[in-house]
Amino acid sequence: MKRPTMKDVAQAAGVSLMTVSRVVSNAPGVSPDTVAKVEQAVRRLGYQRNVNARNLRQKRLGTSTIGVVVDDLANPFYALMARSIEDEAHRRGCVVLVGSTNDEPRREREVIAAFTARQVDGLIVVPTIGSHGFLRPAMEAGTHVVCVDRPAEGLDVDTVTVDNRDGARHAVTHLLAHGHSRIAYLGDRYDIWTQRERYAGYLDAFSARGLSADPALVRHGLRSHLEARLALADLRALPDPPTALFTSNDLITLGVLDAMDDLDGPERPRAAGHPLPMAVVGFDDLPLAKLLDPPLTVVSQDPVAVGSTAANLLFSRIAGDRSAPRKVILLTRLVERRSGERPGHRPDLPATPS
Amino acid sequence: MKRPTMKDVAQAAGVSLMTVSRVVSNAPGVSPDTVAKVEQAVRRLGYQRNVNARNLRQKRLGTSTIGVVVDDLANPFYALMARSIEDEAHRRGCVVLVGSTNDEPRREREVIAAFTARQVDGLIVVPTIGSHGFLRPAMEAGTHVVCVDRPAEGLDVDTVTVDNRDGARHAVTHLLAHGHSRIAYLGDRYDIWTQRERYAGYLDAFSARGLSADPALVRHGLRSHLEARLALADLRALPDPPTALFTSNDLITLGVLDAMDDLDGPERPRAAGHPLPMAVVGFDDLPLAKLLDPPLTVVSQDPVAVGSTAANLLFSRIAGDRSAPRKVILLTRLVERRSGERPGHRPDLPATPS
DNA sequence: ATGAAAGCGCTAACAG
DNA sequence: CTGTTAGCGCTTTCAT
Repeated sequence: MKRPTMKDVAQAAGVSLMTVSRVVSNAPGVSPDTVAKVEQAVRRLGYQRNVNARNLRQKRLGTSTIGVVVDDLANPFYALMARSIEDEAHRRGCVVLVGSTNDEPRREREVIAAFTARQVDGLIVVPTIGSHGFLRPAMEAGTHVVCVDRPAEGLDVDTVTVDNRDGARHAVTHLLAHGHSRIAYLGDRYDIWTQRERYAGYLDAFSARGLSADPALVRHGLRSHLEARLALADLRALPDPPTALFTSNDLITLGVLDAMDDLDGPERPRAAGHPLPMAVVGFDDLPLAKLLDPPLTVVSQDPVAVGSTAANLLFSRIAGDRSAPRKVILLTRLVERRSGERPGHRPDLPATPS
Repeated sequence: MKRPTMKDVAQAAGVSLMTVSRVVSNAPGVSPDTVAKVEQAVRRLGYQRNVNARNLRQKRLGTSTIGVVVDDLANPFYALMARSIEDEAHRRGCVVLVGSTNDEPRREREVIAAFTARQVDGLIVVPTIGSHGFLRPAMEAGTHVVCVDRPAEGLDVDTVTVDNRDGARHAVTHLLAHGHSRIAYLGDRYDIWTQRERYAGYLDAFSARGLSADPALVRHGLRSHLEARLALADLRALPDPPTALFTSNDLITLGVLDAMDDLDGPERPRAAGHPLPMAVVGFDDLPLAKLLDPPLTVVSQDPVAVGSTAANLLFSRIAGDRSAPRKVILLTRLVERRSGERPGHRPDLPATPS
């Protein structure tokens, strides 16, 4: 009924506990004969070494456990990222603890505390807002941390992000090149770093042409599908409504697409060309984007690359790399399908220069 | 530089180690004065209790760690499920280890071994094929296990699945009701339980009408997007091609949709009504399904319900429930959009009886 | 090649 | 209320 220990195995094999330890650790200097005896006892009892007890004594190798802390594990972007981190960890014989923060600093702290209390060797974190000085003690105690998706305030550590600003700029430039000038910005909470960056990119695209965005077309703080829909309804009611939309994450893109579909009614004639009432370009790719009518143009990031880069960074730190913190910025890609175009309009500039 | 221990805190606070232990554990019977002294020392040193060491001694409460083992964490279904399990765990002060098996029995074993070696209190597992007798020793040692998505061969434990067979039957019945009779089945590996069930449901729908499926229209073993595309091309080349498709998971659905889109070319006239060359009903909902043309009809399962049900089952086992293993079967829902219909055809039977 | 003793960081079980 | 002793399951160090 109880879990067998090395002591039990030793007794069963008629050797000392220390010999069992050696066999289980593949340590040299045990007679083949004894090894066989012990291994048989191990199998007979179904013995498995207690890794936690081992780590308590032998801290040279760490716990072979890392923690991954994301906003929301269910978000496809983070799910893909977590999976690629998990693959890297598995290759190295590590296990991974995961936790979602929901973007709540308090929950982030709880999760991280629970992880460090279990002596993780390192942490890959999507930081929420606010100072991350609370990580200092853990880091001094030897826990390595790598930030992903956004930098942590007040913490100079390895960080892997994508060039959000550049990606947004490309998206909006694409819309401008296709003759749109009244382009709305629909974004999530402005206090989230990625959203600030994307908004800055939106503005950049206008200034690069000597234009400026109309503040009346800017909506920040859209937290849900529903809020995105509401924002769209609001924009359409304007005396001079936008002709194009830049949506700064997948949830918002989904919301406005849905809203357009509904507003027009299920029986709306779907003419060839461009059945949507407005052009749309969104941040983040979606599985069926290509099959929409018109196919959806998006800025896509590569979550697998983000994850594996972060994991590699973390594992080299764990392996002893003490060089200066690295800031890796990955590129996004504008996937031009058709939702950003205007039927019959000839773009005046290539959307993706060089 | 090194991690402070209780001993360090005791020294800093001028009390015994045991007193620190009491304060850190909120044990009663320590003078408010001493508590304050200790708490200050804790803060000053940035002390955090080593949970692994604690668990070594105090096994009454377990390790407050559970393991979640899925096919592929990046799969939206499992990501959602994992997230809902994580929420339940967090509520109870537990952390969760995750691992992907890739449907490989060997990797499943490695992952599970790594988890049990860390003394997890319980495991939520999406079992791969093959006998799971190897879990017996761990279970006897007190590790509780709950299976999700599919039952484990040779292991009588709590299991949470959805009624795959019923879901598939509904989907195909819907197609039959809309006048289709040449309905192809495109499925993943037949050795996966869910796929066998779904195929059985496909057959059921025919026999319920006194019909039988044409074996020439059945394709098993489609492992990827690409293979699904190939299978579709193959079916279309048949002398008497199908008029409708039942696709038995999201990856396959995506593949055939994509293939149809390409085959018809980007310039295909998108007439109102039903621009797809064949009707399609798929297992698993997709985020943009509603916005396709025609909107995609799917069988949807609720991953969040699956996850929270499994988590609740597991935590009651951990809390001491020793009743007989439960088999929970959740229902699917046929989300009727339009891709399963035939323009102008009047269904001869309600697709969802009662 | 094998074993005995000490101790990792903590808590249970007793003292005072 | 506080401290002492033992020991969780294992590895280190030092014998033999």
